[in-house]
Amino acid sequence: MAANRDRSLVEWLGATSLFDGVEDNHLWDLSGIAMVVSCKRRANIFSAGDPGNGFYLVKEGRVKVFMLSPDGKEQILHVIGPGESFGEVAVFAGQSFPVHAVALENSRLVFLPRDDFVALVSENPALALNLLAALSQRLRQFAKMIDALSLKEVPGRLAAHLLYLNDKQANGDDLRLELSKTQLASLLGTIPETLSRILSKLQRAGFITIDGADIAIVDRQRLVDLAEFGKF
Amino acid sequence: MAANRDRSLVEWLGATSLFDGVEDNHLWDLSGIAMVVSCKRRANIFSAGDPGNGFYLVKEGRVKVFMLSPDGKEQILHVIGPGESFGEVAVFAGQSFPVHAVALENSRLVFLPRDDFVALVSENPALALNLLAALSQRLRQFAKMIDALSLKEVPGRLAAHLLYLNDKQANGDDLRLELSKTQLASLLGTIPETLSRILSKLQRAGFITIDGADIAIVDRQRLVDLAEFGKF
DNA sequence: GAATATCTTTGACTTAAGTCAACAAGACTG
DNA sequence: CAGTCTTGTTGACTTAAGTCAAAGATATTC
Repeated sequence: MAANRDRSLVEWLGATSLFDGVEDNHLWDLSGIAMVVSCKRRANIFSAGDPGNGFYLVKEGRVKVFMLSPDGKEQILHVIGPGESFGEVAVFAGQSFPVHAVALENSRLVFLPRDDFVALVSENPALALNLLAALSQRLRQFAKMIDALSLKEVPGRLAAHLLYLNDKQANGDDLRLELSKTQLASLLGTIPETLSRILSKLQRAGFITIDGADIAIVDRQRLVDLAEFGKF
Repeated sequence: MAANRDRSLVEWLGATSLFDGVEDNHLWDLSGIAMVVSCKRRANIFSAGDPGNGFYLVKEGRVKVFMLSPDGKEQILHVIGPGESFGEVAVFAGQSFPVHAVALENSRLVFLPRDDFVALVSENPALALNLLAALSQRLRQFAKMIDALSLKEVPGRLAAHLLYLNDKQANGDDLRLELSKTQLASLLGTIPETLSRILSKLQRAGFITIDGADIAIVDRQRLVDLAEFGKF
């Protein structure tokens, strides 16, 4: 972990959505307080309750952010990929992380320490507005997740996820799961057995075909209805 | 609805947590763009999908913010009381409201139009930091809610809510429900029948005693365990 | 590449919580 | 104060999804 001040980091920061449009001199300041950290697959980045002295951007790899029940079951809140950030909440409220973060792959992260970062935000309203947009975006996602968990059944949540991946990957009617089925179950708020059964059920009912992590949408209309209405 | 610029509004704004610590001249600016709106119990304030041209503070009364499933079931995300704000998300991301808002009581709201407000935020980093804190706080709440919905059963969610009210109201072992039981069910992600049954069950099992909306905690330790572990 | 660990699927069973229906109790309204 | 409307409670029933267990299939790593 070492303070960093090179041109490539500045450029990379400027390309993230969090710092999109931030002026070059402020990007330079940011790179001055940033530290690049490496971590191995499965490495713990922080746990709920840990003091939050800063937040992270993912440079390479992927990180899962999740809650853990006392008996060890996890609910993934989201999966953070390159260019995205996590842990900001502890910077601006509460001082400690409310969630756990673990690397899903060998990753390189950029750490931004709280005090230095807050000082920069205080001098740069454009930066503040970007952050407000990012947190607002995340609130939207969380609201959708609460909606799905309480108002839709597992098949509906799965259908919505498949359509999301299909849209994101823009590859005709095909899509590929980006998480192991166990992790996907945790993201959808269920368990692997249930996910497995519902995937087969969707295949049997002619919504999709499954080949490992590769899925093809066969009947998009019915999948959309399922995602929307939430019931099988 | 009329633009407002009086001393009492300025003082009131300065007393909200959102604008706590904001300098007087900026509070004055805020009051200059604010409009005070009245609305009746059950009045719709906005619906999901409506263009979000600003956000609201509650001056008097209470507002529920909720999601609606296609078949009409609602999930309350939170209940906003005096001094609290809602609808900011649409100001900083997405341009439209992702949720519905309805007045639970006859209320007076302060509306802050987006463009004017963003202009003020751009000139006032302290204001921006307050907003970042508010949104971060809400993300924490939402994360807790996702955790509860996916990892805890209804008795656990109810126990946590009772302890929250008891703590907030600071009245010995007594507490009073602040929502109708139907609305509370919607906040806890369940239905009135289930809530009713579980309240009786908790009473029969000696956790609490119930008298309408007034509840007394009889066995705090077991209630805490239930809230924490999430299972009856 | 054998050995171990992890992930996935399927079956049989249990259970929390939703549905439907009826009724009782409050609470507004005219 | 009667009458309607909304809210709360209880019972009988259904069902989605979790648990437990076992076997098979992939990955990892030494």
